[in-house]
Amino acid sequence: MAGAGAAGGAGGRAAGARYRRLATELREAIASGAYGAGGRLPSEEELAQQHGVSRGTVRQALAVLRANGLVTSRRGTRRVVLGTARTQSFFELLSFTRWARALGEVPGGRTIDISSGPANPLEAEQLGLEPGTQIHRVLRLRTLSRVPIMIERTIYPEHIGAVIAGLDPDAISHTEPLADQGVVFADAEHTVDLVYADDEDARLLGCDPGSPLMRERRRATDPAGTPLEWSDDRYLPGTVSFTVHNSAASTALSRRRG
Amino acid sequence: MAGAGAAGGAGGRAAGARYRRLATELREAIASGAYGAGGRLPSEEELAQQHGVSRGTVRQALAVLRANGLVTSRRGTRRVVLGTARTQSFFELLSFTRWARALGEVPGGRTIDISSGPANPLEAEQLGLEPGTQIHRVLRLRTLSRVPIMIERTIYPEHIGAVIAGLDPDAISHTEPLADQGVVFADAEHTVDLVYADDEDARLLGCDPGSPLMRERRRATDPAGTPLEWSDDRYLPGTVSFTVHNSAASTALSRRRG
DNA sequence: AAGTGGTCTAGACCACAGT
DNA sequence: CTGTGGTCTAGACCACTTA
Repeated sequence: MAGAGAAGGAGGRAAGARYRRLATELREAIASGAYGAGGRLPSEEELAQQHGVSRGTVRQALAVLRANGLVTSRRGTRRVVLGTARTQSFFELLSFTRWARALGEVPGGRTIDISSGPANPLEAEQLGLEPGTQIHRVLRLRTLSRVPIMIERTIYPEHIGAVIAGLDPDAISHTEPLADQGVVFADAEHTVDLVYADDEDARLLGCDPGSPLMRERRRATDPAGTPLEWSDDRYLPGTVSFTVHNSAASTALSRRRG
Repeated sequence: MAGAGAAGGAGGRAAGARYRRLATELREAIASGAYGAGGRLPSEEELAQQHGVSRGTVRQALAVLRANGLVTSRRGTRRVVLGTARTQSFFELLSFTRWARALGEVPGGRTIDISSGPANPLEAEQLGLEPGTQIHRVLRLRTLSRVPIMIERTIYPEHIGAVIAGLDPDAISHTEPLADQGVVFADAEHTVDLVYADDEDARLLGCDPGSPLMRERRRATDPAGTPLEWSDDRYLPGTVSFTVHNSAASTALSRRRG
């Protein structure tokens, strides 16, 4: 047992936790069709022996795949492969640039306006600060292969905004430099709804004022739960959709009025 | 240790797994402000002793709260309360009726059309069946406190549709009778985007043809991964929004083109 | 240096599916 | 009845945060 504990460190040295590497291996095996479409996975016991780990570690790995909707999980029968969908990393959801690259398209961005000043009550609440605290605001037009598809209004607390303000004005990605600076994004909450373009939206996106847009509001926090950014992104119709997988066991989705 | 195993059954007798009950207790404690807003939870060891369970069980319970975005989770420090948001059950996401009741509003529904016939290729794919297989189709207008807000087009495989077809035409809920019949919903995939009302949408919702609607397409499956229903729901603007919480550890959300 | 959560092991019994 | 996943326990060591 003691030796086992050591594996926690020894196994983790190479590339993160053992169960994460195992999850990646299994995901790749599934994607390669090793178990067939709709096929069955080996039992937990078999996987444990094959990979030289305990059943507990196998279960941790499988829990990841289940949360991603890749496999079923029920008592009595082996897990069944549901899909081979490539998993989108958490970071790809935060970074427009990373997302675009994963799509094989060329991300672009033009900074329309960048400023700093005291937070109004609404902004303060989004970032969990006291009204009047200094914040940074960025307004950018985002393009995919040169075509405008989204307008992004983001606010950052002082310490984050300082990094953003120091970037090349033509920098395509703002999120990546932050990560390089050691800023760790841990959680995010996304709310999707429908709004109508105001004059500024319309001018920048090249649509008519009052025309419908898909809005995604997002709040990202660090591991301590401290807000790192708050953003209001508006997409032209037909350019994007959002998909969520959920189950009785893990429900991260909710439907709200208005 | 053997006695411990017995707790798996003994503890579970009352109302499901021990860790689920513990998760519920903790959620209520948080909601009641027992730990304060932004306060810290007791350590895992303390919780284990207080509730007479092992640390592993405490961790399972906390994992549930974390997935719901209620608490943080990081090495070195105690968990911090992020919010007290009432958790929406998985079932509330599937059932318009349950959702409406939870909001304190009066759900209503008028069945516009119900029919059965062979699945076309598209429908067959949604339900994972062979084209030509018999399916059931239901078109319903949904209201909240008498006001129309959504138009719902759902298809069911034969064995499910048979139950639906046998219901009172004025039945408000279709999902609940299914649950009563022993149909178990285990997983769902929701895709949200923006579409324009066709003539039928417009006539039923009382909006203009071509006006924007928020669309949620949903596929629900049983524990074995077999599709139970596929639905295309279209909401009037301003009546609904969807919120997702995700983290680096569990990413069930994805953004897609078009 | 102490405290806390993250990871891993080993073993046990139970609930459920399938034969 | 047998196999498989679900739940729970007990114990260990590590990585990280905080004082």
